[in-house]
Amino acid sequence: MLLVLTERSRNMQIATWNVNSVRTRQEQITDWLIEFRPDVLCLQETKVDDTLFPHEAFTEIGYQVSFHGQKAYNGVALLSLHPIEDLRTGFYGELGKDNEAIRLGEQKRVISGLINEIRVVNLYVPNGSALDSDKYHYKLEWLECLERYLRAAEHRGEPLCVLGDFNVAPEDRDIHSPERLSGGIMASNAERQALKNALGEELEDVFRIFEPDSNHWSWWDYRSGAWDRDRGWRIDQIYLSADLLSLSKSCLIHKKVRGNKQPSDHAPVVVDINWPAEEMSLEDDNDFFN
DNA sequence: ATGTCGAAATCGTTTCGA
Repeated sequence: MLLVLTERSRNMQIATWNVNSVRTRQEQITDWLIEFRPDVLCLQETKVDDTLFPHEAFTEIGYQVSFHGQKAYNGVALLSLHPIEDLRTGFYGELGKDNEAIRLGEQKRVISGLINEIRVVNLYVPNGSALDSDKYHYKLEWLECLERYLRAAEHRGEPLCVLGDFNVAPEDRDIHSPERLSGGIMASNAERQALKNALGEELEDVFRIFEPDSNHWSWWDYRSGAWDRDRGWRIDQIYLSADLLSLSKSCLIHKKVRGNKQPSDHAPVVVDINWPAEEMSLEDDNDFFN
């Protein structure tokens, strides 16, 4: 049988999903990939050491896989239909032998790759726990380091897509009860300002280009019946540089997935960019036999 | 604020982190 390579040209779809354990959610992830077939899916909270990452589940359905993880906590991964080039992990990936980059890179929260000439930066920002916690201080330090990391990444001039679980609701319209929650953890002025500083002048939250209203959430706490009461937060975001922003067609939250049996507490967020993406596939060359 | 999860060790219940 003779096979030929064919190219399917289409837009580029890039997604982010905090899956709260890649092993527990493996089947839900592959089901979702088969249904929507995004070009890129960025995972957070994979919660698995690199030696145990279930890469075959994804390579079997056509995705290339890069991961940066650890036992039990954190962990990020890139799944892509296209080659992942110039892989960079941790803050070290941009900042090199910088004391802060090394110290704040011990928790596995950062992975980036060049995919179809777009720099995709996948982040799992620390949660911070509570305003009076050491973890909150760590979160603010981490965001300051991210600021230097992103300026270094921007320096190369690649189209930039920075996405993930930011554990910050950027504005009051991104939380279900601002009168009660604004100013608290994930919604404090210091966190919001630190995130703004990290993003800089150019990167913009693409969801807000299409949707100005509140009541759109990406995360619902497992506790207190938050899902049943639709008490959510929009803490998963996709930020684009100006060149990609002007080509973006939609940004959607796949809320339905949060209603799965044994769901992650987060839903996927997907951006569709009018950027040529060619999926290489093998097909029978029927003409040859005619 | 915490009514639930997932992972790991203290192993079948508790602790931590979210």
